[in-house]
Amino acid sequence: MNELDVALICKALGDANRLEIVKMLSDGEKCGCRLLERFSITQPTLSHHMKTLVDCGLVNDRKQGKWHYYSLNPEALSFLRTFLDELVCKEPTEGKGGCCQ
Amino acid sequence: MNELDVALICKALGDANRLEIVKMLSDGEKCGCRLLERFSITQPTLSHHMKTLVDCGLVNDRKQGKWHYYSLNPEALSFLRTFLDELVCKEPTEGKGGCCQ
DNA sequence: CACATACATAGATATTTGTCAATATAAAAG
DNA sequence: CTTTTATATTGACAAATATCTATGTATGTG
Repeated sequence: MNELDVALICKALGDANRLEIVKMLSDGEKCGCRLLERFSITQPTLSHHMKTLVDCGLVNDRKQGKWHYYSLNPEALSFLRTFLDELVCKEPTEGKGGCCQ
Repeated sequence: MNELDVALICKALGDANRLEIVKMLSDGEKCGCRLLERFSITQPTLSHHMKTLVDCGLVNDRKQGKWHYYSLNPEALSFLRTFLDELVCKEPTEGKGGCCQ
């Protein structure tokens, strides 16, 4: 896995289908064919989305036989969570008197 | 503010410039002109990005005089954080024997 | 009022993205 | 070896997106 990147991960989560895939994976590891059943997209489209999710590090891909088992990568989730935690507004500067005071 | 939507928020965070804007706002409320100084984009482009960030609920917009003061919306951040927490893999089903067992 | 500053809107454009159909690859089954 | 199943790749295309220039609007200033 490459280095985790907040923007890439968020971009991956910014698609309704991929978000749904991630939700399904939160219930446990699943293979592609099973994921495909739940969507009204074609197999190549799912394959494309899975590549996006794997490439950004959000999803792990375990190959066994002819199946690919996908699962969430906890490291990526905690990485994103840490980023959010760091976003807490430390000291809001109430700019009441002028520009950016 | 409309209802918070994970995909919309993530899509907003999935752009390098907007992510940088959000990081800047984590340091406290700032006006548009100040944000603009830090980027090599034009003012209309910044305006467009701010609209994206405000529309998804991630950023608040407080108008005072001719300035717009932008700040992070803590509710949106905790909303996203809650979503991430719910993604914790509850019971990984090790599918060692076949498809999705 | 005329001008400057901060921001928004409109229109254009190049790039990215989500999607599909067609095809290829890989592995298991018969 | 042939067929089936699971997944990937390729090429095409429409829609969305990021960006710009030009212009409009709103607010404050001289």
